[in-house]
Amino acid sequence: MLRAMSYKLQDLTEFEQKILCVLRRVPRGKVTTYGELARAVGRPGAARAVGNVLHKNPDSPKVPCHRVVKNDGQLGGYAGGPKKKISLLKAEGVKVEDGRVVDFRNKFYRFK
DNA sequence: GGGTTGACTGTTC
DNA sequence: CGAACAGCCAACC
Repeated sequence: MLRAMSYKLQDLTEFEQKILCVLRRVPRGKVTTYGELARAVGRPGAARAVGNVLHKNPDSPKVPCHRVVKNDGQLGGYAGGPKKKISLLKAEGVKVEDGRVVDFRNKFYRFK
């Protein structure tokens, strides 16, 4: 039963660790969704939990939380504020319009 | 230790 | 297209 409990060593659950790890692989200039992350870690439908994780997660340079948007292309949220998120995304070449990622399906990064 | 909340999503009406 | 519902996982009270 310790197999799934060893995560306590870093304050992060396996769920969170996987999410951060996967999110870390998202190339610059692309975005992914909460649902895709959830599915990538083996918990499809746990998009809400993913959002919760990112919300409490410190903005690490290795963990670009700003590249995570809604499945619909909407920005979603950001601990630093939506403006900051937009700024970062635009700086990477991702166009954002009216709180929504332009041509987001094209920028969408799907894990396989 | 149980109930509520939240950076969500897909289905159904 | 918009509103309602039900799942999901961790944090909070």
